[in-house]
Parts: sequence; structure tokens; C-alpha cells
Amino acid sequence: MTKPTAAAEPKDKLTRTERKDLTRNSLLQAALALMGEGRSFTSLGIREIAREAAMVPNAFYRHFRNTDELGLELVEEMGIALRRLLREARQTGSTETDLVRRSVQVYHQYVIDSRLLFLFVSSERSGGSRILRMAIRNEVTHFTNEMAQDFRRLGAYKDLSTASLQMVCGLIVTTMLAAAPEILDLPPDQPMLEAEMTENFVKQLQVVLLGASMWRESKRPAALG
Amino acid sequence: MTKPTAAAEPKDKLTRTERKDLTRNSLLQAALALMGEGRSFTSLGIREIAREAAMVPNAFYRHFRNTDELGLELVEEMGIALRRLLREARQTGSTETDLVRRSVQVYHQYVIDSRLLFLFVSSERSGGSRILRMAIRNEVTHFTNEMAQDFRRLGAYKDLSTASLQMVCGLIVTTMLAAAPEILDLPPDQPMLEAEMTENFVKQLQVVLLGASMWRESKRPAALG
DNA sequence: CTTTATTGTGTACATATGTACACCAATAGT
DNA sequence: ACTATTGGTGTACATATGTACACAATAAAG
Repeated sequence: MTKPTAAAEPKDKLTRTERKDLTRNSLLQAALALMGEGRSFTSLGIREIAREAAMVPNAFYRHFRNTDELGLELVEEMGIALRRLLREARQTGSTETDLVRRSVQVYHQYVIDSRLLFLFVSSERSGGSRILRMAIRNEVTHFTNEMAQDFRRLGAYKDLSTASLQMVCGLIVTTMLAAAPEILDLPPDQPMLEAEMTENFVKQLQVVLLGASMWRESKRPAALG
Repeated sequence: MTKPTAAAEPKDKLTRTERKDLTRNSLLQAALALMGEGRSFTSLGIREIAREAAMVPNAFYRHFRNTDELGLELVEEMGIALRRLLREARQTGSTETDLVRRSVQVYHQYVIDSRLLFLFVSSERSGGSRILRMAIRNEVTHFTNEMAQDFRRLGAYKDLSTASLQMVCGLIVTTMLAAAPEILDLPPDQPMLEAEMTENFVKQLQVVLLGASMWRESKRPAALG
């Protein structure tokens, strides 16, 4: 394939595909940046994005056929972000008592750090293009399932069926994602509000987990409703 | 103010304000109709809406200063829709056992009937314009509080503090709203999928309510965190 | 009846958009 | 070294948009 004879090239002389990936990335970043300024992804145009990325409109087509295709790339980015989040949370080996509080803090920080990505996801998850919506929903479903697997591995909620575990995780993820836009809209210098919101968020998750721990399978064992 | 000398006018001869409200409404409906065709509200333009309402672009300005102002009107409509929903659910005097299932069915039907409104709300709740977002959030908060009051009146969850009750209701509302887009995206002729989704939804709410019924206030009674 | 206010129309313009085509420079493969 | 491919540019055009202005019809107010 590519033939980098010298492992580390002069750093100035980039290969063609490297350059391409670079500008491609600058398009992605441009789109995110525009959303950061209050524009909604759905209303972004090819020209607008290209302009923000400091290139001529037509250059856009060398990388994406349309804005949706660019969006799909962003969805993919979100996918790996979520997976990383899960990995981090996994190795947060804290006492069970405030595991929730700890996780919420991690998540909160995560949302703030990946501000633009979460902005994108929040607004496209049920807005604009059907294609993007579906892609995001897929990614979220995967995330949910992985979370369920993690619970299994950790030996938590042993007496929940797999289906029920997924159902509970779905609830958790819904709650998480619903919190994101509120976090993002928070005025940046209001630690009081922020603490309140976080505390509320923690309690909600605790309620869910409490409910999950008390859950007994199928009150109607095998009967048809 | 207005002077309708004859209480019932010839029905053809409408007063001026009536006419105005009529076309105003046709603008609102036009916006919703466009969203029904897959367009996202944020990306709607004045001309587009006016065209759909079969009037000349400039006429729009006789009713709204910009699209956001029209959006606010839609948010208000959603507000009264939610209140009506609550009222209906309130007088669903069924046995406690499948009260949840019953409510979910009512809600489901409600979402389908008010399809376009929920489409609008779902997509603007965390998308586009900050103004609309905030307005919707307000409306949702009110809804949540009213729900909490209803629980109080019904004497449910008596040993939850008001704050906790609101927290739980917030969770319920979050779950409800998250369900809406999935309901709306469902292919219309798949009763199997639909039943599955509903069942999952019901179980999630049951988990929440179970958690709520087990909830004990503040593990740290009055201490500062 | 006369005057005024209001709702809707037509025309117009500056500006933005998506996309097609021809072109250039530089890299990658031979 | 030669050539084909590729990433990026410039120009161009048909079309869409927001909005300003002048105008018409008619209901309301006097």
C-alpha cells in the first residue's frame, strides 16, 4: 500500500493522503465550529462549511458528496468518543456507594470537553436528516449494548435477564443524553446551578438503578397479554 | 373593542381579526406541514412557509417578525397539548396495576395524533434556535411540575419530598419525550415492532416508578456535601 | 359618507446557494 | 523520466432567499 521507506518523514513533506485527511478534517472541524456558533447542522451549507475551513466551495466535493455524508463522519467520531467514555468509566474502580456520582462527573466533564460533538449529536439525534438520525440511533444502541455487557462482566444485577438489562441501560442512556443539552446550555460561570443540575442527574440515575435492583422479571410469566 | 352587533354573523362575512387569525393559522400549519415532509424547522425560510401557505412572501411579515416568532407560537400550542394530555391521563381511572400501560397507550396515540407538533418539539428541543429551545424547556418544566402536583393529589408516593417527586417526574418526562421520535420514525405497518417498542417503554417507566417507591430521602440528612 | 388602518399583493434588488466545467500544480505509479 | 491521477482553484449560471417599498382593497372608525 503506502510505502513510507523512512518511518519518520521530514514532517513538512506529508504524503498526499495525509494532506487529504488533513483538509478533510478541517472540513469536519469547520462544521463543528459553525455549530458552536449557534448554527444548526441541518441548516449548514456546503459553501458555508468550505468558507469556514478557508477553502473554495468546490473543494468540498473532493471529500464529501453532500453535507449528510460529512455528518455521517461526525457520527462515527461520536461512536469512538462514546466507546472511549465507556472504557474510562469501566476502569473507574471506586467504591460502589458513589460510583454513580463519580461516573456522572466523568460524563459531565466529557460532555464539556467534547462540547461540539455533543452539540451535534444532541441536535441531530431527533432533528433534520433521517439518515443522520438513524446513524446516531445505531451508535447509541451499540453504546447501550456495550454498557449492558459491562454490567454483566462486573457481575452487577445478576438476576436481570439480558433483555431487561438492556432495557435498563436504555433508560440510563436516555437520561444521559437528555442531560447533555442542559449541560451545554449552562452559563459557564454558575457553579451553583451546575451543582444543582449534577445532583439532580445523580439522583435520577440512582432511582433508575434502585428500580433495576428491585426489578423482578415478567409478572406474567409466559402468558400472552 | 370589537362590536359584533349580531352575535352570529353570516359566517361568510368574517370580521377582520378573524380572517387574520385564519391566515395566521394557515402559516402555522404550513410550517408544520413542511416539517412533516422531512424538512427541519430550523432550515425553513419565510418564503418557503409563505409559499406552502399559498400566499405571497411578504404577507408573512404581517403576522410574524421572523421564523422564530412563529416557532414560539408552535411551542405555545404544544403547551396546551401537553396540558390536555395530562388532563386526559388524570381521568383515566383504572386499576393501579396497569395504569402505566394504560397511560403509555394514551400517550402513544397522542403522539401519533399530534404527529407534526411532536415532530417539531422533538427536533427543536435541543436543536436550532436558542430561543425556541428555552421556550420548549420552559413548557416541559411546567408539564413536569403539573405532573408532580397530580401525583400529590392522587396521594401517590406520599413519602417523597416535593423536590424528589419533581426529580422523578423529570425522569418520567425525559423518558416520554425520548420515546416520541422513535414512535414517529416507526414504519406505519409494523405492529410487531410497535408492540415491542411500547412494551419496552412500559417496562422502563415501571422501573422508574419502582425505584421511586423504594426511594428514601437524603442519605446525608442535612449535612453539606 | 369620509377618512384611516390594516391585510395582502407585485415589483425589485442585493446577496447566497448548489453545482458544472475547465484548469493547474504536484504527487504517485510506471 | 513520463504520464496519469488527484486535490485544489477560478469562473460561471440558474435559482433561492430576506427584505424594502409602493400600492390596492376593504373593514373599521369618525
